[in-house]
Amino acid sequence: MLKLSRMTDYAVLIMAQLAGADQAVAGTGSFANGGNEGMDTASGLAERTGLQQATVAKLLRLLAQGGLLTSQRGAHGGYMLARAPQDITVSAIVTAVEGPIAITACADGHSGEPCSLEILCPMSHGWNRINSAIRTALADITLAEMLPPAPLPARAAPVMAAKAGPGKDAALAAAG
Amino acid sequence: MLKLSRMTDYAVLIMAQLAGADQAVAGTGSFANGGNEGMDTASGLAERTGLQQATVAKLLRLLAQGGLLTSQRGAHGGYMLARAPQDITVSAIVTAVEGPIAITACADGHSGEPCSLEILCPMSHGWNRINSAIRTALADITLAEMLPPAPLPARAAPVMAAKAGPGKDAALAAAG
DNA sequence: CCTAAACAAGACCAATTCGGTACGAATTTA
DNA sequence: TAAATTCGTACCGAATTGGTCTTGTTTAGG
Ligand code: SF4
Ligand code: SF4
Repeated sequence: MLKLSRMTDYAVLIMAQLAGADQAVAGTGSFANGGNEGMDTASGLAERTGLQQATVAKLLRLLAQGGLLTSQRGAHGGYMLARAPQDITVSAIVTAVEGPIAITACADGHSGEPCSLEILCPMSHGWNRINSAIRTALADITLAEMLPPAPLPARAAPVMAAKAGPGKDAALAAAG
Repeated sequence: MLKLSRMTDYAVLIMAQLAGADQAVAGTGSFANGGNEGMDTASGLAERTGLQQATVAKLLRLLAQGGLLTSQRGAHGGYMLARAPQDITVSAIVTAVEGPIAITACADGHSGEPCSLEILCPMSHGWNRINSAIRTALADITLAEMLPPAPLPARAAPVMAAKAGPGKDAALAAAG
């Protein structure tokens, strides 16, 4: 369906949550950790998004590796945005989680075995056009634009049903 | 990687081949079947693209169901383009093979369980913007634009390595 | 009528990828 | 030292994908 993976969607959601909290703290200043402003822990983010802690942690690590977040280890550690929300493009988030954006094997910088004989394939040029158009679309929207004009409510309801395998539905339980 | 499935890529390649043959026949008129102009069989297409016959057949059926091709059953049957190449968008091909284009579960016309509580998710609007941008990009390029200005050579070399499971590399062998 | 050529439809299977979990190690603060 | 927290990686089950196969159905032609 030409859809991005669920993980990527989660990642953007987490980033949005992070950015929202960032805005919120400017007003309230109330945080779980001892005053480390704009710093969120994986557990806290997990609770606020309704996702599993481990999953959130994995994503956060990935995003930090991509340079989108700065991390602080140890007690009272956590993550915070590396740049202002309006300087973080959706493209950057997607790339951090799923790797370079390439609609076909031939488009983009040939990371991973390109389909052989692409030199003869008449379509590579067309695909490249499409590919860069998509990349532009993704790069044109920043995290700030993904947020609603008003900051998120401090206690957002859990989003995304977990569809947890064996009969468990943690997210719904948390919501109820 | 935000890539479209290999099948989709195959589909476009097949369509291009069909369109190329269409152009070619205007000049040469030489065809394997008994003069059924612009009509190609699955086997013929498979041979010219270097893909497996069964795979090509499946794709052709899919494309026909999507209304992009017309099919003629029985002896001397085959497929031909339903419309002129410049009236077939890449978007149409992608949609025919992978279903509606929806970058997230919430974007697009909610086919298949949308992620619960999307009403509360602050990002649906942003995703919709991106989604329609991508759809526009795909819809802006037609099959005709994917082809090179000159018609394909009648006997194109096989494209796309099959990566056939146990150590076989048919395409490379054919190329060498 | 009979056969061959071709599409139609779906079942089926192996391989990969995806979503999610678990555990141990490193690092920082108290 | 103890607690909190990230880091890294390995792992597993399930879903998806890529590809094959089998069994019709339709048409042309002898
Ligand atoms: S070279 Fe052609 S066939 Fe190969 S991935 Fe690119 S577009 Fe597809
Ligand atoms: S509603 Fe939000 S969390 Fe759910 S799919 Fe859409 S963007 Fe992702």
